[in-house]
Order: sequence, then structure tokens, then C-alpha cells
Amino acid sequence: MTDTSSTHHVLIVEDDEVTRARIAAYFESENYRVSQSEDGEGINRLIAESAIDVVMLDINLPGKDGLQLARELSEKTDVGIILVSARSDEIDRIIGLEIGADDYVTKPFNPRELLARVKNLIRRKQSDQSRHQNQRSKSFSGWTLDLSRRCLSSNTQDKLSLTRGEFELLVTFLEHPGKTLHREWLMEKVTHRVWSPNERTIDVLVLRLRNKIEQDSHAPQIILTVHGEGYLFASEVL
Amino acid sequence: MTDTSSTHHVLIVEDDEVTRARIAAYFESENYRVSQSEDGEGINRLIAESAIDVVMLDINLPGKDGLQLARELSEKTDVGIILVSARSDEIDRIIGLEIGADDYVTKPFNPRELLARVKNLIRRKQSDQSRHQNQRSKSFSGWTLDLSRRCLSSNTQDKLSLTRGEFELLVTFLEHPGKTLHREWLMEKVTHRVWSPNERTIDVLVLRLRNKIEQDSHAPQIILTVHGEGYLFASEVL
DNA sequence: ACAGAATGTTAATAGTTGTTAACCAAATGA
DNA sequence: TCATTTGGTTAACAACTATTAACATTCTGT
Repeated sequence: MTDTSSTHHVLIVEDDEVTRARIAAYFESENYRVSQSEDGEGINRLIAESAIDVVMLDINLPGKDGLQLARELSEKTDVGIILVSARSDEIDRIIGLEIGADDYVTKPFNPRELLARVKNLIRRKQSDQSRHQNQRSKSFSGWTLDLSRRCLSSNTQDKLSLTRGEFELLVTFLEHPGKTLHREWLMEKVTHRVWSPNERTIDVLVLRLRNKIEQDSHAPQIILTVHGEGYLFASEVL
Repeated sequence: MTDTSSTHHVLIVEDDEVTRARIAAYFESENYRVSQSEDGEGINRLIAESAIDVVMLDINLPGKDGLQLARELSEKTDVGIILVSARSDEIDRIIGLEIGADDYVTKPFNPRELLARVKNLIRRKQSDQSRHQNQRSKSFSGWTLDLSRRCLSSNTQDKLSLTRGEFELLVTFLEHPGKTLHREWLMEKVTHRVWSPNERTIDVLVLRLRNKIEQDSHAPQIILTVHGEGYLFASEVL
């Protein structure tokens, strides 16, 4: 299966254009897919939609508070966050605030150091992920998904088989419970294609999955719709 | 299992054409079957489809990340992976080996060294395999396959004989449980021919095997279909 | 060369996935 | 508030992919 994103995708949020371009060029030369933003504007959306692995976030942004942004991101997404700050005392404050960032760097920094931290973070995230994947099964609201047999079982009902698409979608939800997942992102994860506006592929897949797992698929309890955003897996996963 | 040809099949993934041609020529002179790719594009597919023994994978590929590629390969296939890196960066080394690569070479390297490592890896893989093969039998979901007598027995039912094709197919599945095997690949392993689209040979063989080993061949539990991909042996093998 | 078995091929059937469009619900703005 | 717009749901269908029975061919042992 050819992945859209075999390259890791990083986002640089930094208001100083020179610094930004320098970091971007460095990461591009290391074969990263690089996105940039000069302020925090719109990065929520960008991250939710385009499978970004790590954000390098400058704290001192014009207008927006970088810390607030970091908090939002760590609440709403599973993206890796590396905070960049000009002052080391500020970093102390951040650590105290337990904001959800995964790592931090103080200016001035060596691009190599930043790269090393990014690599390290990606590796940490991936080994978390593969620990997830190595589980035999996952349970949620009465159902148990058998990952090796690709089927669902429940205590109340019979075993249920899932189609490939339904299985992939459900696995994706189970890996990110409690986060709103956008169509763009789901499309990339499930079908390895990019989503184009007005496409209903994901909606139909959600419909079919709901018909199988929801008690009343017209009043879904497990996979919720977030209007204008995407879908949200609302059950606890064990 | 005897390969199509007595020669081993290696894949060189390297963007520098001169280096690639040099390595290729060297391996060809040593009677290897050599495939080449200048970027990671499509090698997933190539490996899934054409019985490659070892991939030599340059980490610094244009556009694609060799490490990510290595991870995908080691998750989805049982191919041997040797990473080639321009830098002796310790991080790369650690990540590489953690990610599922089998060996590691730094540039500049002597082709003889690379050859030695490839030979070594093939030997390791073969001794793993022959440990497999030296087993008298393999068991899975109630069945025991007697490898020397080429027959199946179970506690509940009578002994069952398998045809050559069914036996080869089953052995192939038993050697790669939990991996989705493509028709192309199965075709090469089982019948030693190449698969052409719309051919149903493998499907029919799977059908016949299912009829013998599945409780309900219309709702298979052991050999699963992965729509658009291939077949997957879903039982645990001991 | 023959019988019988194994294997390969074909085509009708069944199932999965993607697309469309009609319909319904939520947000928006006079 | 109601009309309008935007976004979500869903059935129906089209395109694609897998299953399977029946038949054709090849292989094997005598």
C-alpha cells in the first residue's frame, strides 16, 4: 500500500521570516515535508486536516499566545509539539504549567539539535503507536474488536464481520478516541487518498460502520458527528 | 521453500544513479537477481508482489523518508532490510534497528562489505526458515499439518490429504501468518509463475483450501480476504 | 495410452466500495 | 423569527473485486 505520507510532515510556526526559512530549508534538505505559518492563524485547521507529525511552535507570536495554542493542540489533536522560546525562564514556566508539549528548545538553537529532537519525538510517537498496534484486541462500549481476526464480537450479540474499509476506519477511530477527526485526515489514513471537498466517501463509511455498531444508528452514541469539523469517537477504549 | 530461481533476489533503493549501477553490477556479477529503484516510490508494491529477499535501502531518499519506508516494510512484509546511510549518526542507527531493519551500513562502503552483509542476512533468514521447516508439523486452530507426510490431521475429524498446490499454499500462509499476502506474491511462491491481472488461480486454490480447513467456508475464520489487497492467514501458528 | 486426479480457465453470481443526488438538520443573517 | 445557506445523512446505483461452480486442460502412475 503506497502511503501518501511516507515522508514525515513538520509544521514550523515562527514569526521571524529569516529564522523560519532557515529551519524550513534545513528540514527540507533532510527530506521532510515542511509547512510554515508566520502566526498561529489557521494552524488548528491545518493540523487537523493534513497529517502533520510535529509542530515546532514559537511561543512569542504576534497576536496569539503560543502557550494557549499549544494547550489547544494537545487537547484536540495527537500532534507532537516542540515549543521554541527566546528566554529560558519562560521555559521554566511552561514546564510548570504542564501544557501538553512534548519537548522544548531555547533560542538560539542549532538546527541539528532541533532536528534531533524532532526525530526523537517522531520515534517516541511511533513506538507508542506500535504498542497500540501490537495489542490483540480493543474494547469499547460492549464491543471487542479482534485486530488479528478483523472481526467484532460482543457479549450480547453474535460475531460480526467488518469489510476492509470499515475495519480500517474503526481502527483509526480506536487509535484516536476523544479527538475530532476531520474527513481529510480520515481519508488519508483509511483509503490513502486525498479528500476533495464534497466527497462523501468517509460519510458513507461512517454510516455503514454505525449501522453495525450503534444501537440506534439515527442517534449515534459511539461515533458522533461534529458539525463542520468531522467525526469523534466518543467511547472509552480499553 | 525453493525459490523460483536458485539465485536470490535483491532490491537496491538508491537515488544516486552511479552508486546504484555500481552496486547492481557487482551483485549481478555475483549471480544475484537485481531490481532497482531510484526513490521509494512503488517499492511497497514491488516487494509485496515479487518475492524479494533483501532490500538495500538508502535512508536519504529524495521526497521519501527511508526510515518510514523501512518501518512500513517490516510491518507489512517479511523482507530482509539493510539500511544504507551517509552519516554515522547514532540516532539513525538506533532508530533504524528499532524500526525493524536487520542490518546497517554507512557510506562510503565497500561493495564487498555490503555483499557480505546481504549474504549474512540471507543466511540468517534461511536458518530461521529452516528451523520452521525442520519442524515436523505446524498447528493452527485445531489443525496440525504434517510437513513430511503433507497431510492434515485434527482431533475432531479424520486425516485429510492435500494436493500439492493446497499444501504449498498452506505452507506459504503458515510461514507468514498475520501478513496480507498479495496474489502476485502467492503466485510466485506457490506456482512459480507470474500473476497476470484477472487471473483467478490463487482465488480458486484458496477456495479449495478453505473448503478443507474452514468450518464454514462461506464465513472463513482462518484465511481471510482483504478486499483489494490479497489474503491474510489470521490464526496463530505454533 | 488410459483413468483418475490435480490444476487452470471461464463466466455467472455475490459482495464491497465509491459516487451521486435527494433529503434533512444545523448554523447564519437579515 | 424565518429564510437562506451550509453541511450531514442516506438510499440507490455504478464500478470494481472476490467467490464459486462447471468445464477444460495437464499431469501422474500404471
